[in-house]
Amino acid sequence: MNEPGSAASPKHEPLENQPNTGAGRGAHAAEQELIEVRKAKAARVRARGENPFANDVAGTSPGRSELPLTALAEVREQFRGARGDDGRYVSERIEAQAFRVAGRILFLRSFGGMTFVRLRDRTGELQLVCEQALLGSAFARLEDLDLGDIVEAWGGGMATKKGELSIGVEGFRLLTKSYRPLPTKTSFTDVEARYRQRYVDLVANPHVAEVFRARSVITGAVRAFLDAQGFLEVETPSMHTLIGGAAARPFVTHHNTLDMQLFMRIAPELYLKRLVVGGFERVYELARCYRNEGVSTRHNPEFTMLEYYEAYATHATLMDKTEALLRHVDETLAARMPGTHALWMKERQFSFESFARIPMKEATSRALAASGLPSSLLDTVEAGDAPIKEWARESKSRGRELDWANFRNGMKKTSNPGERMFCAYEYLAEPFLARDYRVHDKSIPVFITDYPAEISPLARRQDQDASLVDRFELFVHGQELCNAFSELNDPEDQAARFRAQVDAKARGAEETMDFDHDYVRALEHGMPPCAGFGMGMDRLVMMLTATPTIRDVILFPLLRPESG
RNA sequence: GGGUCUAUAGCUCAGUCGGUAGAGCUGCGGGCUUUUAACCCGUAGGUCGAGGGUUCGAGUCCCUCUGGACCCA
Repeated sequence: MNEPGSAASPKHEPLENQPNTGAGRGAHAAEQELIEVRKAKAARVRARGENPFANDVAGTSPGRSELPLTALAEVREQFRGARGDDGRYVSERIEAQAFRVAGRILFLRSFGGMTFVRLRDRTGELQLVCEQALLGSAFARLEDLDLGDIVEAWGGGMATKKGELSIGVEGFRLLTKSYRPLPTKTSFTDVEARYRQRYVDLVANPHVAEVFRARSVITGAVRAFLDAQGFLEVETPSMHTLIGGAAARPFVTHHNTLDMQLFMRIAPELYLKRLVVGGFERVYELARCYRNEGVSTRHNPEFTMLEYYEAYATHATLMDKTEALLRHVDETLAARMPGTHALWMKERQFSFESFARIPMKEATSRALAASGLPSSLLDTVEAGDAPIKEWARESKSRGRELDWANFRNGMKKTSNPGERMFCAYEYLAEPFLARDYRVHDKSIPVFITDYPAEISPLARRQDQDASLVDRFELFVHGQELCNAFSELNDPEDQAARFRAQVDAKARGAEETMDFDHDYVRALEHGMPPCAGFGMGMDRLVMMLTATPTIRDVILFPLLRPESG
């Protein structure tokens, strides 16, 4: 092996003669070859007495560099004033200051006696300039580096002729050999591969990583908003013995030693309200929930929901608070990620400029009017599905296509006036919310209020009209984001609602709750009047980052197992 | 659950009427001291998702299956 410090610039053995173990077998022979080449380079590093998987970067070392490790963005920050009017860095303005940095190699460009290396760490990117004149014999060790390798380097700040801030490398070292090649600059777009190998996706597609940084900021902003108002964050069970808190089919699991069937939670609601009974009058949970339903652009079987409960509040209080929460979160995002946020703002089709508040019945009447149908027809909804065919004929040429077929099917499944009212709203009004409620060229969020009691088994009836409950859902650009209501705390009414759910299940309904005796017992101890709020965190992230599919805001969305 | 599209080199993609499997990038060898997807010369790399069928001959046409994407339920 080459003597360190020898004057010559030693060339290595050509790698094509390296043993090719494992290659030539299977469908991935070509890929295996790429890996073997990189393993051979690692072996060369080992032979030189270095560790291709070193972990002694922390602290300083007289042998390498006595400089502390500096984040790439921090280096950039140090030379903030070294830019000319055109934004390029000017050599003369860069003070002679040395840094030690570490990161992953994104680009390597070699020009014989000079090599440019693009490095990325958690904070940003920075270029390394390796000159043979400066590095001497160590320059040849660049041959051991590949795209994707993780290295450390030290040297002084400098600007290239093209005005790019760089580090003029005085020494460098491989820290971690990357055996597998990263996707090339032509990008990594195969959607399945991106989800299966998110670690590659995050490196190859920086905008993907931005969405997940945003997710962290958004979650933090939600916590900060609630914490500032005296809410207590708690963690309640995610394995339940009963199905409750939402209308959804659960995943079933089993405890071995207790020989007990358990359900993965579909909502934390009933536990959180037990805590309100217990005196935690402001309580919230960012709860991972599991629902055994289809996978789609908008649904992943596990997702994260914020639920909070506030004693002495009503659903009306929570509407104001929802507007404040969403604006707070978005402002935090704008402050923390200004550049990216500006791009997302342009892509968003909605605005938080104002919010609409419409009772469900009125929203349906309005939508009927917009469809050119008389709102009086709404009253005959209760007569069953007879008038629907008539409407269907009349709606054809109105440029506002209604899904009559499914509306009719939905209507047939209803068994009471409340369900019919909801069904009418769902097919006549909800699909047009983004179109009907707008300011300037953006849609505005719409609170739909006054839900029927029959479809809200945990919500408090209105004092004026017992057929309705004090509930709202918030729709942002037509997508449901929040669901909130004044909570039912009358234990007898609650018991009756549970019985109705159990009866519905006996009749064959799939998405119903079980009778939760302990929850009723809790209410019998007295739950202060309160209101509760739920919001899909995944959907919030989708909206704020203008991401159309839920799988692009979930790091590891559920996929079928990889075949072969 | 229904419909549409899709699967070719490590990555991104061509492949016409059914007639020898192609390019760029990556890799490897060489050149090059200011690149920004560097460039130039050379070279390697394929069970064309799996199985069946039609045909003298299938990446291409047909069927089944599998994975995935999108739209609808």
